[in-house]
Amino acid sequence: MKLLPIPLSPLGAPPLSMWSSDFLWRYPAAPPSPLAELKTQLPTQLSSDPRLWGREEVVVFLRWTEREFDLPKFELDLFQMNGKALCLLTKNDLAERCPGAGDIIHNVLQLLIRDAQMLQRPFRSDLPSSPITPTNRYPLSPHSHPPTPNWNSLVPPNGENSFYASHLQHFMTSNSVTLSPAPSIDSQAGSPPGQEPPANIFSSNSTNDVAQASTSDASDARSSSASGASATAGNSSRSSSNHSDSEDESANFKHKIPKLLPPPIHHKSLSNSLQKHQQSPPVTPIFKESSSSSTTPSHLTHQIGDFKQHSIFFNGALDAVTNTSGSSSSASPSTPTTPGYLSVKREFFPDTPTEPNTNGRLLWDFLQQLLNDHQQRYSNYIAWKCRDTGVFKIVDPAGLAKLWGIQKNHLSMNYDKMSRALRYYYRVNILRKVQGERHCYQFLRNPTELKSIKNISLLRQTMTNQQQQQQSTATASSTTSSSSAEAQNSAAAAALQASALASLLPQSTTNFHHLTAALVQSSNNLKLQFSGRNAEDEPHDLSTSSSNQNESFIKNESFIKNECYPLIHGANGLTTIQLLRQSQENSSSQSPSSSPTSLSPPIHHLSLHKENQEQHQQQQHVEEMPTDLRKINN
DNA sequence: TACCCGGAAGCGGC
DNA sequence: CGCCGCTTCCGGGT
Repeated sequence: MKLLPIPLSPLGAPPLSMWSSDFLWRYPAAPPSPLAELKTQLPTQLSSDPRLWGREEVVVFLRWTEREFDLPKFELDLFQMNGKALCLLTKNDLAERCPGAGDIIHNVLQLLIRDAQMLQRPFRSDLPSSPITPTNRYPLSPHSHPPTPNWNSLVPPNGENSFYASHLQHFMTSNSVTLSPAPSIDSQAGSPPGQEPPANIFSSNSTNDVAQASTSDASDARSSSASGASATAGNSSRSSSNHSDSEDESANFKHKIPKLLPPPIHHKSLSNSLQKHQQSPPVTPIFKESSSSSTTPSHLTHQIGDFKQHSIFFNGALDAVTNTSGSSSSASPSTPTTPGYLSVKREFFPDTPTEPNTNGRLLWDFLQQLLNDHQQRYSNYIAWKCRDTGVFKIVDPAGLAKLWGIQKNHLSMNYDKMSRALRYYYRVNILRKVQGERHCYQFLRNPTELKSIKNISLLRQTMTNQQQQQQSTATASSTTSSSSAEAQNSAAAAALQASALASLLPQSTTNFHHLTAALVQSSNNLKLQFSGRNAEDEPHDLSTSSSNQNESFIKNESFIKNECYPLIHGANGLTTIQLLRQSQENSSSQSPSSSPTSLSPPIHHLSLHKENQEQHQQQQHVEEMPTDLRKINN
């Protein structure tokens, strides 16, 4: 079992508000089960398994949550149902019935459900097969929760209890760092960027479905079919506290961590995960800050705090992470007061419109989220050195790696491993290393571009096709020396890169730095290649773009005009502009529905792997874009 | 010693 | 089954 490497010693006496989330992040492995405390606070007449509640218990529960979480008064008329039905309500449903409190109710319920489930089956079976598929758990509408994050990544590496993981996923959803934008703007074709729907903006469909289900006995039966079997059995043995208390740290860790982490959302996985787990994935118990003030159970208190802070508004998802770093103990004074993610706009480049949300599931996105936290709560881990140029520094490599590890549920994550992942970004021009400066990297694409990475991929494809055509004609009239082939490849890559970036201009026109930086970089590499020098010795290292010299260098429009374009032009016979035009035409033709000014719908994924493999291919074909990109990057 | 690099193999999710 | 995005491990360089 893995132990949480994060130090457990407290930082002294942080403000209560801070305890709630930050502490947990830093000391996620806090001992006892939060559930235990949650349960102890439940009205005694309530069974710990909400699915067993009758109507009266439901009312008792709702009143209790009103008090405990200072929630607005519920309209109890809207909750004329038993516990099972209540459990079937989606977050959205609950939000509709009790605005402002739906999330909390939902999460508390999920916590209880999950716990009940856990108790009903052999706990911590290390066999992947043991878990009951969450799929059948609650027959909720398959369409509900569009924005539900995909927490698959939380599934323990060893395949442990997927059901558990699915529940965690849900929890994370609540506490997510969710930038609130609907999960997949990608998939929401046409949805305007910048739209940041509240956490509970689900389709009415789902709501209705669920509502219906929730009030129907049939659904009850169905819902119980999955969980019920084991549920009833486990019912009696519900000394949950024992259970969780006795768990090893690893288990505890898993219990808590997830809540604190930004919930990754993946458009694609959305529907799937929704269908699979979405049925109100249980969560973990939390409590009210006031409920416990002692330090010991503080983890509980904190969780509650988190819960209250995050669940409703889903703002500060990353609050949990706040101020702490495994290794850095200087808790920042910042407190997880208000969220902000709902209204937060990414600002690698301040003017960048909101983009599709990958929600921390991808490393670069995770980093962006930390970097762009409005309250700069993660500055102890990572911080911009020059936001305009995308240069950032990992202040606390170990701590950041831990956070990332938590996010991905790879608890043994360290900087070495994480940095390997970062290095994979080099070849696709997402990142580059700032030479000479430790722990400093530079984003080569802004969030918008990154979010549209698929478009880039698409562009690459179209470019590839073009190149193939061009080359086929070119080969007829020229003898391809290895150098010229290389030059062509490089040029193609450069042009591709430029086109990819430029294709995003409608969204990031103001990001001159980036476009130019990319162009400069490409051209530099080209120049180096032409001159037979190692690309790594590039003279104009943009990595130091934070310096005035380089900044002005990058800004030098004439340089771009005179150096970059001609290079690209000369190499493959097409100007960047032409390439851009072509690629845009191609992409628009491929996606007729897309408007001329908007990017074509994403189709492909950026491939890191393949590029790597393709590098070794003998055939020096322009098709080998990856190789080119790689050259350019390095 | 820590950082940095990139190859190679593998894994889980899709 | 293949792809993607890492994760893990490693040998080597600075």
